[in-house]
Amino acid sequence: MANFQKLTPRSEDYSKWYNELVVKADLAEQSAVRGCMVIKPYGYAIWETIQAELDRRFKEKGVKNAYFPLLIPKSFLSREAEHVEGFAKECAVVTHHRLKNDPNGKGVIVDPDARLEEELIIRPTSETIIWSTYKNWISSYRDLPILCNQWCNVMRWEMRTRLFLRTAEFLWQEGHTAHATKEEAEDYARQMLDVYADFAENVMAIPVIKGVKSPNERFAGALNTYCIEAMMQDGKALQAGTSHFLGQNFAKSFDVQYLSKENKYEYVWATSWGVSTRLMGALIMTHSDDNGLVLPPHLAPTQVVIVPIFKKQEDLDKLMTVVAPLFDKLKARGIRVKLDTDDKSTPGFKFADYELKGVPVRLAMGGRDLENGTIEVARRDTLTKETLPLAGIEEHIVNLLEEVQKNCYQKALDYRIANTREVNSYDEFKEEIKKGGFLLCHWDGTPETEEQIKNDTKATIRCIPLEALPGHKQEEGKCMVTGKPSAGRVVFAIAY
RNA sequence: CGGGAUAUAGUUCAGCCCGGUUAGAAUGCCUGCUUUGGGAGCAGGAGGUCGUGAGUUCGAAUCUCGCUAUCCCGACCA
Repeated sequence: MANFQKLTPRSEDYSKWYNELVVKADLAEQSAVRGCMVIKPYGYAIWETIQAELDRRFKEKGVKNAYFPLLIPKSFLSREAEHVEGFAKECAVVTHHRLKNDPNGKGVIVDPDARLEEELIIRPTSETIIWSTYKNWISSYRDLPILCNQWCNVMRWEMRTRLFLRTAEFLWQEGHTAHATKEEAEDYARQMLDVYADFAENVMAIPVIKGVKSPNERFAGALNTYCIEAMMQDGKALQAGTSHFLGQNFAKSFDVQYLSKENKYEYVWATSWGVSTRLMGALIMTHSDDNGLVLPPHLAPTQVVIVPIFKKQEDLDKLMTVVAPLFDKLKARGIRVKLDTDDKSTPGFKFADYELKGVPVRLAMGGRDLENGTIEVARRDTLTKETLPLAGIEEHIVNLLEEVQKNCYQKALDYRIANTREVNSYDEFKEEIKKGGFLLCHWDGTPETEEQIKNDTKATIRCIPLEALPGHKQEEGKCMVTGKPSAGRVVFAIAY
C-alpha cells in the first residue's frame, strides 16, 4: 500500500477532515470559478435522492413544480426595501449582452456598445420575480392558494466559501405559496417545516430542533422564519432548512390583490421555504468518521455492495453461481445493490474504498464461504463484521439496513443530547460556549441583548424551540445577561 | 476590504537563502509479469512554457519590481 494517504483525523483538524472527505469520497471538487463547485456523479446521486424524497413529500402537500428565470430585473429588487438589504451585498450583476474580438488580438472582450438598458441580477432567491408573476395569476379567491416550488441554482457572492456548506452558486429548492388568509399562510409555513423535519430525521437520519428565528436571524422580508437546526460532530450548529411566513410584504410590494367572496380587494398572504445542497454538508458532518463517509441507508445511492474474492476467473465463475442469485434477490426486494466483479483492484482496496464512500452494508464472499455456505456481512456505521449462513441472508440484510438507519439517527441524537446543556449565568455561558454544543439559556427577547452576546462570544440564537427538547422543560425565567423576564429557554450556539 | 503566506509533473511537495550543463521525489497514470480474505510486489515508460509581465546578469525556478490567482487569519454572511 506504500504511502496511501488516510484522511486527517477529525480530532486533529475537523475542517481539514471535512475538506478532504468531500474530495476523496468523490462528492465534489473545486472548480475553475472561485467559490463555485463541481458536484461529481457520486455526490450528485445523493443530491438526487434528497430531491426525490423531498419532491414526493412536497407533492403530497399539493405543491407543483415550476421554473422561473435565473435573471431578475434590477428594479424588482428595489421593491421590497428590507428584502433587498438582506441580499444586496452579495448579488452578481449582468451588465452586458455581447462579447467581441479584442482589437489587440488578445481573445475576447466585453463589447462596450452592448450595455443593457436595465441591468439584470442573477437570482440570490426568487421572491421578487415570482411575486411579479403571481400578480398576473391572481385575481380572485378562486385562484388561491398557489403552491409552487422550483428546483434551481442561485448565486450569493460569498467572501469565503467551503464545498457544500457555503458556495457562491448552490442548488436548492424554493417553494413559494400564495394564500387568501393569514392563518392559512402561517399554517402552511409550519407544515412545510414539519415536512423538512420529517425528511431530515427519517431519510437523512439527522435529528433536528424545530424552532423560530430571533429577529436578528430572520429572513429579510419575512414576518416569521421557522427553521430546523442540527448539531454537527464538532458541536457547531447548522441550519438545515427554513420556512418563512412572509405576511403581505411581497403582495404589497408587487401589488398582488384578490377579490374575496365578499367582493373586496385583499392583499395575498405568502410563504417561502427552502433547503439547499448545504444538506450535503450536514449529512457529512453528522454521520461520517475518520475512515470516510457514512451514509444512512435511505439516502445511499448504493445500499449494499457485494465483493466476491477470487484469484482466477474459474474462482469468480464458481462464486457467481451463488452471488448472482443473491444480487437478484436483493434487487427484487428494492435494495440498491452493486456487485463488484472488477479484477483490477484488490479486495482490500475495495473494502477501504467502499468505506470511504459510505456504503452502508458490504457483503464479501470468497472460497471459504463458498465451501461453508456462509457470507461475510460488514456494516459501515459500526465498522463491525460477522460471518453468517448464506441461506435467508436477504431477510437479514433488509432488517440490517433499517437497523443501520436507526443507529445513525440514534447516535447523532445521543451526541446532541450529550452536548446540550442549560446555562444560567452569563459568566458560565462565556466559558461553556467555548466547549461547543447547544446552550439552553434565558434571553430577554431583545435584539440588543442577542447582539451583545454575539459580539462577546460569537454565539447566536439558533432558534427559539417550538417544543421542549428531550430532558429539558419549557419554563419561564430571567435573561442571563439583563435579568429581565424570559418566556423560555432558547438555543445558543456557534453556527456554520 | 485589512493582515499574513503561497504559486515547480494529474496531486502533494523538495530545490530558491548562497544564480551555473539535462529541474527532482513520492503518489497517481500507462505497459508487462507476478498477485488478490483489509489500501499488493517487481521491472520498464510517459508526463514540466518552474503562475504571469518586465528588470538585473554572460547566464534566472533561484535576485528585484509590477500584475494575477489561490490559501490562512480578521471583517462580511447563513
